[in-house]
Amino acid sequence: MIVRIDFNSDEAFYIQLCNQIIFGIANAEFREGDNLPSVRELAEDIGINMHTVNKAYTILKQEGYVKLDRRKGTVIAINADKMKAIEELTDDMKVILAKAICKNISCEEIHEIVNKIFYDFLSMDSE
Amino acid sequence: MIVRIDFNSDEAFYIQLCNQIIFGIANAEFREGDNLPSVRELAEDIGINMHTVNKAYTILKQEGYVKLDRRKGTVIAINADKMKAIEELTDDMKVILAKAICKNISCEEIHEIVNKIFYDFLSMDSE
DNA sequence: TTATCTGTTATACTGAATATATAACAAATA
DNA sequence: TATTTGTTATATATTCAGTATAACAGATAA
Repeated sequence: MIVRIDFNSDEAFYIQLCNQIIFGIANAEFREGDNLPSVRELAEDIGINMHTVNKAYTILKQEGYVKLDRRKGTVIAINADKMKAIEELTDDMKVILAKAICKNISCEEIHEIVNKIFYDFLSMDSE
Repeated sequence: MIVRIDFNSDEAFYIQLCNQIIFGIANAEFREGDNLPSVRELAEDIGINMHTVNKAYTILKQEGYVKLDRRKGTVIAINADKMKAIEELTDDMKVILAKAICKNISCEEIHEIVNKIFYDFLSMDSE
């Protein structure tokens, strides 16, 4: 998987990194048990500091996307605490749906967008 | 409308303030033309600095939720650039849906959550 | 055993963002 | 005229983001 950092983005590098790896898991470029590059290797590849990569990995671990395997390094391991995931999803969703309502976007339009994003992620699954 | 700041949150005060005002517009506590408290008054009320409130108002203005009325101060005024709103919504939605897919939340479950949030916002409309 | 690789931790530094404080300005209002 | 509006200018303290160098323990491969 190719990870790219947008150095002009206002989003922190470690957040960009977390999100891209989460995208990679969602579209099955990364699967359970796959190992991520080492913090030093990935840092070298994308041109950022080792500690910034380490910070991203630490957050992914805390949030249940990866775990440490002493033999393989950092590997994909989903801890699907669905209750907690739904709570966080709902909180995040409230903010963006409030914005959508303000901007006169309908419930039906939201559903269409959700369907399209879901389809895009899952259709990459089989490639 | 009662605005509260969570001083223990890791979210910046000005972000909390923006989101709460957006919530207020979404559930029709604030309507087109209503005026917000002055930056000094609101700052005094919720116990934060005037410039932090001003920062929130400035962002709300840039993002098309309020405008300046020299007679009434800052008033609710939605600039519904729907194209732009949908683009931003889609970007934000991708991140949270990727997380949802990782945590085995189904497309149907997402739709249910969207419906519930929409219903909650719009049912406050008539109160 | 030795050398290397893994994540991790400690320390230190720079720059940017956040939040506060005091002060002043022009335009509008009472 | 005095007050209120948003706005702008400084200044300061704190935290966050990112980098840099270094070291550590556990696992692995020579």
